[in-house]
Amino acid sequence: MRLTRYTDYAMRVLLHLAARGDDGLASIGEIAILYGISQNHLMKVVQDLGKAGFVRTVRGRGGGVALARPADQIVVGQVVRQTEEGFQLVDCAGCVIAPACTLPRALNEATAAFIAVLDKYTLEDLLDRRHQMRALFGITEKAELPA
Amino acid sequence: MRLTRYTDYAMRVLLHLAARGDDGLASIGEIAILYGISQNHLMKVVQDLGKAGFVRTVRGRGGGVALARPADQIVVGQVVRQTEEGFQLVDCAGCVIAPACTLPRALNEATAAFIAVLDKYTLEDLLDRRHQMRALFGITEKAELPA
DNA sequence: CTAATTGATGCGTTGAAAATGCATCTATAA
DNA sequence: TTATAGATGCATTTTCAACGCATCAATTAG
Repeated sequence: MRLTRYTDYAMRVLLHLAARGDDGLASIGEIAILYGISQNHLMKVVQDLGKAGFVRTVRGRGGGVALARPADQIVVGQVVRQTEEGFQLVDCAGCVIAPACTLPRALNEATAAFIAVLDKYTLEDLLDRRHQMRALFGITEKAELPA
Repeated sequence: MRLTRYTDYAMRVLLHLAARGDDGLASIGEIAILYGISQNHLMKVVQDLGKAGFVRTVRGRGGGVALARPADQIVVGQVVRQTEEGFQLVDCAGCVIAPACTLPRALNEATAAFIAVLDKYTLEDLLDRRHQMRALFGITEKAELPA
């Protein structure tokens, strides 16, 4: 059982934007380089996130991507639901016992439990090591000047 | 998110054997034809189930497969754990933020919740339509003779 | 108005893993 | 001794995610 990289990348983008905070827009190319992944693929992920309302995208020079809402208002489960299409874990089409089989019911219940856990977390919750993550992203902290 | 057919087939075999009950051994070839699936592939699935102790296999003429224990002692979650290798939903190798990322933790928690649901069910629980399933398998019921 | 930058989109290609086929061996019963 | 049925390793096919590429659209700098 695995999630697609598509979902993985979606979360990476969101985490990056969340850790970044209000430091303006980030470009897709920049994020792709950061993670060492395909810009083309990432483009489609971001586009999807945009249509779903998780991020806002700005075209043209100086454009880029940013969270559409505060990190504490973006629920992980919602993101996964969006990017991981179809949670039908088995394909009953053509199975002779389908009419009498209750396995799908159990699997659906299990899937619901899976998502329910992810619905407990927001991006903000995943940022408890925010400073460390910002450092990994190469985001420099503003120096705390003495008053 | 999907399960492999490998797991799907494993469950189909077990359900068949469970519905069959004590009517002797079933051959892998027979089961493969019943579901219209690859006998070669099914062979490996059954072999795996045998090594894991869910079924007992008998070689040679008149051989076949049967449940190793009563259906109410075979837990669905255990089967899935056996057949679905690796529940690591994402691949963090090479991800720059891995040291600070708590996403895997949330995913592991979600996966645990998933399996926990399947651990509530045994094969017997999935057989509440046992008669209907037996009919779909083409297993004829013994006539209930009046006393 | 033009050029440069950045996202949007459709389509073709690649690659990795699952699924399947095949050949051969082993065990058991008639 | 032969026929049947599982055991096992290796090769092949299939499938789908992942990725590349070409082109268009939007926005800004000059």
